Amino acid sequence: MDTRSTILAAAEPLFDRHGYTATGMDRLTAAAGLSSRTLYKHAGSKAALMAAVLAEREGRFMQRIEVASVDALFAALDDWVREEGSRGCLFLRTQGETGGDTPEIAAVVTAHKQAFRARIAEIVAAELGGSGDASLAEQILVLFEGATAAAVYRGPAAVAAARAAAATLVAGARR
Amino acid sequence: MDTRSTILAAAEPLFDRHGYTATGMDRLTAAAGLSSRTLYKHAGSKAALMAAVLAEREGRFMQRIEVASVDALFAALDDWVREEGSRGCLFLRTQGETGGDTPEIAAVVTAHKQAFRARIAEIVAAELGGSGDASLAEQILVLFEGATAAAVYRGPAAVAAARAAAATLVAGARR
DNA sequence: CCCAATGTAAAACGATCGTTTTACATTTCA
DNA sequence: TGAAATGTAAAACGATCGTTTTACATTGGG
Repeated sequence: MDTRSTILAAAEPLFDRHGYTATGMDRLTAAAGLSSRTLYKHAGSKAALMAAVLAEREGRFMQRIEVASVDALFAALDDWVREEGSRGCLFLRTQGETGGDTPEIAAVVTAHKQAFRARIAEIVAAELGGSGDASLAEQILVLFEGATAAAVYRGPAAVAAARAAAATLVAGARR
Repeated sequence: MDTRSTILAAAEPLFDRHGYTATGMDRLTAAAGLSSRTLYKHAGSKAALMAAVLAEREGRFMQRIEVASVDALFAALDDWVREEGSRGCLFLRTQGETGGDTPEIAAVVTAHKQAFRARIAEIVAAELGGSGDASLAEQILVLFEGATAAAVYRGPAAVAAARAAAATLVAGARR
């Protein structure tokens, strides 16, 4: 594994579990097994490192939701939550921590949410056929975000509830 | 207004907009117009101050959702978002920032979410009559959390979508 | 065989962190 | 009126923040 991947793999769980601001560079360098100078050479800055972690996470996440149905979308979230735990959306948490004041972070968050929303619209369109239903897509988006957020304190039950609700809404939109 | 209220009123928007960790005590004292010693006398510590802010916020929030129908619940959220803006649930954001490692904060977050969930169960029970529908209540909870989270980047449209979805689910549960 | 270049470790940078202490007004009561 | 007490402002605390610099190995080419 190359240095950059080592850095990102070490940084992601730290940022995820302790937050962006509360995670110091010394903890990041220790986890990566590198000197701070090496880490800065590859990452540029703490904000850039966070942005890179988010970009890598987006790739992994978007791959997970390459599905063809709404039910499969929530099944994928169920898998994600069971494998990675549920501490809420890292993108939104980081955006909240920085107040949107860190351009590199704000940019990757905005890009991710845009791509995420487009992906859901595609899935809904595939499910319903035709041009798709914009308001149903927004409802599915809200259910997905809600499952992610509520899973923090409700666990997988929140995902199950969202999945059932989505099924009802899709069935309603079909007829 | 007494000193404690002054402190909380000054601290809440700072924590809300810049996050818990990124908001320094000097900014808090400056906003409250007090010396750090006075602030510490009344608040105890930064974590205790954050916990007090959350406790006060819970009172305000829970008062807002003293409603008798699911639709009124989302109408209340719509008001909240338009008046206070949408930066996501402060309780979950703070819990995320601290990783659950700050007992005073974790306690107030847990208590709030428990009360919040109970309140939704009551509303659903009032709407449906009888003992209530546990799985519908969980779905409404997820929609509420989802609207709160998605409103960060979708604005009031997320609340509207959640409201419409909730209406569909409630109507389905009625028959 | 030496020199330039590359990569790392670790010390050091000023700044700021949350918190405590010191110093000084003002007030309260005997 | 004088002494104890209260409340505040501001300096100072050690610790840690993100980042840069210094010092030192190791390596590749002329």
